[in-house]
Amino acid sequence: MIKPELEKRIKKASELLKKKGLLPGELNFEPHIETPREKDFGDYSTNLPFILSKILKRPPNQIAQMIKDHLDVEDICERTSVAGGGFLNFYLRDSFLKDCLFSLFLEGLHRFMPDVGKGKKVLLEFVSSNPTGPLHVGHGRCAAFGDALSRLLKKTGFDVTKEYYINDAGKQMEMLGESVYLRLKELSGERVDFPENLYKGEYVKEIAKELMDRKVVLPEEKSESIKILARYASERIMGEIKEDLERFGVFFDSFKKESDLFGSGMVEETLSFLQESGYIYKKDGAVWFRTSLFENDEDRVLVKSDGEKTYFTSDIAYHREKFLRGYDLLINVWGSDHHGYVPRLKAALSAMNLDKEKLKIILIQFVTLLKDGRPVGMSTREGTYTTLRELVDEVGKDAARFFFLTRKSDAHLEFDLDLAKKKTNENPVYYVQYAHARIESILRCAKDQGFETGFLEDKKIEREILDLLVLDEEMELVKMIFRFFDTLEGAARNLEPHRLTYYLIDLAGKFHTYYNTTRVLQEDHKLTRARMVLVKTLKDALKEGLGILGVCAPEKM
RNA sequence: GCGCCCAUAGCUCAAAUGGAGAGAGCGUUGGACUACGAAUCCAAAGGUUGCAGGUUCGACUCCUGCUGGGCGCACCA
Repeated sequence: MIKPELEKRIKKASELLKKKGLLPGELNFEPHIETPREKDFGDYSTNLPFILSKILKRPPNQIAQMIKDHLDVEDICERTSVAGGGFLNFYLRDSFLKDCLFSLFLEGLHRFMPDVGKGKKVLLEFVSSNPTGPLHVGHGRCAAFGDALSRLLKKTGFDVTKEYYINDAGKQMEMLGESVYLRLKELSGERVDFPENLYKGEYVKEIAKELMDRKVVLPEEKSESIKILARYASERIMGEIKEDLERFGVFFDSFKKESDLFGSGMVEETLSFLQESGYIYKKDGAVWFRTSLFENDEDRVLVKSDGEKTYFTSDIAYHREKFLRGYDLLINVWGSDHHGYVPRLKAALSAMNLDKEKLKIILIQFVTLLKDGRPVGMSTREGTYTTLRELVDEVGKDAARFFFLTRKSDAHLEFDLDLAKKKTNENPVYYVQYAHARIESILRCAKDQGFETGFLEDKKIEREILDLLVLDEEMELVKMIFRFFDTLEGAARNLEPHRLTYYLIDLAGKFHTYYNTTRVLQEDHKLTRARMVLVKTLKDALKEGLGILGVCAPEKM
């Protein structure tokens, strides 16, 4: 609410300058406002003069001065300055900051959330792990990321649908069925050579055992058995996956099955659509798609010579179907090992005349688990923490989610299990949660010690009381609270939830410092009330921020 | 061989669509609890941002070429 206000004022100044003929009338720009690293450079600043300098071919500091002279910010800024060769810096008035704090306290955070999305409809697809095995830690990172992103976008004006795409068709299902089939044979005493390429995980044995215990009778025909077993196993595994996700705090609005795309004729329809467009040819008994026409990629097979369709084919159908559902933006969160697949899909969209710019693919890099300072094997071996379930059991949902969101997505993540488990100051999750719990504690104490706290609920308090906040630290805190909105805006715009993580650590830190130097509960009850408004608002920001990350804000720890 | 991603303090990482003297946490050293929770705070030390060029008023950020690491290059999904 501060940044937008400054933007408005700058625009007003530029309109004025246009009227006077000092700026070209057709000039259009977004004033880019940032918060300088150095306190001396003001609370906010803009590099607009540098940008205009190129267009107007005049020195930036001249332009800065010109804008400065036409700014009407008397009421909100103590002063403005031109510095660093052309930066325009804004120094906010304490009284304005207190006005803002007061509104925020009265009306709550939600009234001031930046509207980045403007109601845009977004389909956010993430995790989409194949129902052939349990979720592992890598999926956990995708889940934490996707879910946090969905919450972030919802808060900033997007209309978000979370979707999980279930690959329950194709060869892998057959392989899963066969894996169970062989384990069943094993259980009934037969000797089997279990092939390398099948699913060797323990969970397959468990499913087989379950079927054995229930004395399930299979048809004579092996291929029939495999079909039945595949369907049973994948549904069973999908159930487990959903359970794991729910325990991780991740809920989907929609589960889309690959098999339904075949069932509804979407795959066939898409195939003939491509055929009509003429981007398809036959070679060696297979049907090929001219990927190379659109992207720097090789041509790919859509229908194999045995008549089976490839994964690529149903995936094209899936994305076409997504476009037809009428979203403004599609976001796919994929493991980085799928990066080679991106041009292929984009090529398909181009071929179908769909706007590939509407599809954003976010690649999530791998996770390495560290235990005792050494990497833990990521294969499904015994005793290694590879599944998401094991991770959550080990370190808890909050720590896991927070840790996953401490890196930008395109960087590898080292997950230190021992650190995540520590309930000490070394662990950033607790650092932030502790700040929240501490404020709760202050407010509890206030009640216990007979301070008046009703105003926190009924908001019956006068603006004047905030004038008692005179410490520099207090004004710093207020500014920091308002950076919450700037952070959300930047995070949403760039699809980077990790920015919020760092902001929260920062905000918590500023509070802890304040806490150690300044008592909230004072003899002076008016001052106490003013400080309670400050810390209560700060607490709301912490809670809201943690909530977006999917982490609890505990009242006690 | 071709392509994508990464490289920042001893370690793990930030740096806000190219902005002002590159910041945190951990670890190290030294300090702060008879007042709201010490899961906290304060201070110090720690850097040629992998290397070499280029673009720019300005580069960790963009471009080119190297080096090192991860991943991908199926009629698998």
